[in-house]
Amino acid sequence: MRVSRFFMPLLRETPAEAQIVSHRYMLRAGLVRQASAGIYSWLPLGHRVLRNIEQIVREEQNRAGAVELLMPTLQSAELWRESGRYDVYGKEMLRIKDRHDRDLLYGPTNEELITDIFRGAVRSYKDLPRILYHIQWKFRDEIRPRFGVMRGREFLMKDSYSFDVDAEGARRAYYKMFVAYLKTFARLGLKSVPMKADAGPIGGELSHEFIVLAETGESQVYCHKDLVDMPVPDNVDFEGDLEPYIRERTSLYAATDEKHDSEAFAKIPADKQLAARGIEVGHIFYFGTKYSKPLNAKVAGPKGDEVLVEMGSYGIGVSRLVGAIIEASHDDAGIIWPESVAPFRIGLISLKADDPKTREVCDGLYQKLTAAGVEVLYDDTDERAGTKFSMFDLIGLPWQIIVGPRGLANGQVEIKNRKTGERQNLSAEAALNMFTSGK
RNA sequence: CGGGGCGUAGCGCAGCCUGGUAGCGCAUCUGGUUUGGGACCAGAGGGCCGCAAGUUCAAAUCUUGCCGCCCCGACCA
Repeated sequence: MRVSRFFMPLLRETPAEAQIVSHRYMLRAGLVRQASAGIYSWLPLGHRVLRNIEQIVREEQNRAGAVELLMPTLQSAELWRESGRYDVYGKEMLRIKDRHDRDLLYGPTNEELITDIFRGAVRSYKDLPRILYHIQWKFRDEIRPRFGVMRGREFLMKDSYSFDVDAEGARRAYYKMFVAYLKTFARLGLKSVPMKADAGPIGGELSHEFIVLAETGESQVYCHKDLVDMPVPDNVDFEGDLEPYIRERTSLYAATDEKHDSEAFAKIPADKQLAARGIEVGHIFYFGTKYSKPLNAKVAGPKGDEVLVEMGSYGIGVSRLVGAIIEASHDDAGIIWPESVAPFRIGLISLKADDPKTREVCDGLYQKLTAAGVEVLYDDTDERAGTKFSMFDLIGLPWQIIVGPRGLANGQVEIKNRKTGERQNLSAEAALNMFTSGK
């Protein structure tokens, strides 16, 4: 993509409403624009990041054996009356009436709907287990939206729902999602720590929050230090025994403020105690028959008896993750995207767009990199060098290829790593090679 | 929802107290000089001063109501 044709409105100054760093950078780098309180338009750069995150989440769900579908944003109130939550949910739920005066709602979550789909389609225990998920926009009419996309009212969420014939099966599903989450967040360049959590209004017994440590996090969290850098399970057989992975992590103390037990925390060796701020990026629940019972979701069991299905639900805040990643990865100059989610891998910076030699080398690099499937944002505008450097540091692409007459006089272009600040000079061919080989 | 604050050019702000018909910086456009870390000079365009009503000869400024947004708290992926 050429900057001259892209749509990337950058802000030199920080809008007054943005308080935390991720919100400031998201506005300045042209990732989002606020439409109204807690509701955002995703501009091209932000949209690319959102899609990249979504795709990683999807791949890890699929790998764990979950099956994707898509449910609507608007739901009928009837189902919610059936589960008893229509009156319980409170003002967070946006209620709407259609032209026939029927009650609708903009889904804050999808337990009812998925259970309805399930009960209408599944009759036998032989159809179990299943984990279904979708990635869809949700709306929760938060009393006070804040921190940009981190606590919006409208947000993109991946939510999975597991169906099993018994509690033992449900536990296996829970473990699958637990491990899938560890892998997902690691691929997003985040260090996540699962913490014992409150099941909240969704209800249930087994529940963990996945927390990303960040100074500006909303929640106060406490955990054993070893959890932070614990290696993520590799080559996982999701049909095998996952319990060791879970035990490894749940045997060490980790809890959010609400569940914090200061006595248990005090038993951790002093040098291993970690009290920090964190951002909740995922939440998993096992809630048994809480919804299958009122909605009468039953299957025929092996002995011909009817059994209520055991369920769990598993959420990841996809749009929140954009903010969380920035909170965890930035510096004074701007965002530092992990390669896995970066909107482009490389920023190709032409320092002198009207210099024939510079343009020739840039055009060549752009063409060859693009042809090789490398995503490049090519700044072919005639902005001043300093402006371009600042812009590219702000938008945080992992790599910059800097091309100007001065370097070309020695037959060289410069490569800068945004994260480390490391620079190297090499020929254009070598630079091309560096990004196209092994890809 | 309780408490606090703010709505003036695309962004950041001044002007409001003490009414006289709008200004600064950045951005944008034109011309020139510059050109490897957010250049300089000269000029130009851009505003129902959040909306409505009221007071007044006269309202960005005073009064009332409404709307929007932000911050702190209780609540949450």
